[in-house]
Amino acid sequence: MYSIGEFSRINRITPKTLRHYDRIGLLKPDRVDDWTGYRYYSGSQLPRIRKILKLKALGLPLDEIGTLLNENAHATCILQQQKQRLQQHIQESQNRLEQLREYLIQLEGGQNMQTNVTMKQLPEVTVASMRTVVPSYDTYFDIVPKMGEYMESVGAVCREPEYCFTIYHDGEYRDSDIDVEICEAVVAPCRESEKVKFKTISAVPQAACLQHHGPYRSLQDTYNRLFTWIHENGYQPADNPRESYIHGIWDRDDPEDWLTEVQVPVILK
Amino acid sequence: MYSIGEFSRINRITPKTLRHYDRIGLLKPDRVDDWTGYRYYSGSQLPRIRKILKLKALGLPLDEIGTLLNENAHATCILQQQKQRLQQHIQESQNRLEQLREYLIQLEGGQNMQTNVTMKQLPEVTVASMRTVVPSYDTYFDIVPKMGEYMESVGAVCREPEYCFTIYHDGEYRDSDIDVEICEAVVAPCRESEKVKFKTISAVPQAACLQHHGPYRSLQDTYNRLFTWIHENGYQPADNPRESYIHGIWDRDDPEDWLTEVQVPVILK
DNA sequence: CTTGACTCTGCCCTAAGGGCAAACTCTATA
DNA sequence: TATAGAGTTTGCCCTTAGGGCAGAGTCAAG
Repeated sequence: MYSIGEFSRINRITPKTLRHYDRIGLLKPDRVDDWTGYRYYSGSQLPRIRKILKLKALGLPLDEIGTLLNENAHATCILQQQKQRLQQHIQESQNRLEQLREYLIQLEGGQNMQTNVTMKQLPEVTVASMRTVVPSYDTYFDIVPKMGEYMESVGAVCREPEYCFTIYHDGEYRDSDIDVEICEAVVAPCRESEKVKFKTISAVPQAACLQHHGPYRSLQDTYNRLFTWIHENGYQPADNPRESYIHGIWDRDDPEDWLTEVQVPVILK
Repeated sequence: MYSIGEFSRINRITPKTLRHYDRIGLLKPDRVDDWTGYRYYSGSQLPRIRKILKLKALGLPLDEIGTLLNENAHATCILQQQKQRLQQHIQESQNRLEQLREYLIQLEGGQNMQTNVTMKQLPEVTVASMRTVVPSYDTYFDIVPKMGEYMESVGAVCREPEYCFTIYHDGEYRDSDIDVEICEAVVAPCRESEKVKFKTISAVPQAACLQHHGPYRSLQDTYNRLFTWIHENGYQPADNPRESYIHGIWDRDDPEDWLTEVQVPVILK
């Protein structure tokens, strides 16, 4: 029988952590003195705490460690999931690092890329629209091409040049379960289905537009430059931005060749 | 002037986030209605919120974004720091991934590596000891070789075979600012300095020992196997574990060649 | 018996907001 | 002009994995 301090030294964890594991039911002391409340751990609990520490070192959250230890069946399943999470983390950090490098170069270079903002009138268009809820922006960009395929199967004829854009529908912006409407311009309305509706989007008299080259990862930068331009040139955003997908995974393999136009309806300040 | 909802839609962030930034002083609304408390944002605030979002996408914490925006001087400094953090994150995740792969292979293979635990008596030794506080385990392993150099300069003669181990001194285990004592066996006591003391460590009648091959990253596994063995063989840990560094960065370049022995004093249960 | 080391519970804190509730305000329509 | 519905406010509790501290109780050695 070890006191909490002994057990903590043997395993190189703090007593506070052991109390925490007791509270959440991850590792209950073998015996708790009824009168004093002192916790006593037994040697037979060493394998369990060791396994906990091992899994913790792999980055698993404590609740998953708990389920993994209690029902050993899903072990590999949970571990595979953790593998994917780790790979995602690495990917995300590498993306950020890449962005950061570009940003530092941009800061040093001093001269910001020229921003070729164009003012346009967005004409009234008839669009096939699919409204859907995507769990996050990552999957959102996976759905765009599917939308194209679906509409082709319905028989909608796309207008030239290809024109596809998105409207965001949540009253408030949200990070998850985003309600988006994907619109593709068509020549004429067509048979509607449950998923695809046809509607007419009214014209926008003035929109500041900026093209974004490359993968969507750095779309934020384009927004930044466009908003800065809008502000510096005496305009003011008047409505939700639209993203118009000109080239993407559906027609270009190399992400560097993708082309997107961000369009922000504006009015003079 | 935009209401919070408009401003949130334009910038694709939630109103809650804007309120949060107001509270922490990162982005105060241009005007707050005295009577209703409604927040109103102006177009001139777009560049700031855009920059905030950009930096947030790079993974910077909000307080650092604040200082970076307020005193532009340290910009590159903070960003370089963030770069290092990101690289650390990547490194850590890759380590975990590697550990996870090994763990999965071990699970599938079913047969766990044979654990060659040996029982030893740890003799009484005279050691040169340096007691120091290291901020974390990562830097701890950087200090071990320095200790060797220092002691050499003092003129302490190491015993053959080289024998260096560590004792952890905090009453309770802690994750940061760890009070460790690094001991190196010597032939005889020698001139003491402020940093290096000589003392005699009493013998341990029985210790279960397991050698660990390779980098320290997976030292946990060796502890796990050793404790499991101890439990399965009817022993019980009786004192703090020691780590004895047999081969390391000071004499082997390839981490795969490093050799460490974990020693746990035990008694029969 | 005292003293110092150890342990207990409880409370507040972390970062960046999310979720919900109750109350209030704004705007468009009937 | 009245009202409904949408928008906004504050406030409270919640998230991870414990850290820090205070006050009180307990254990073991001299």
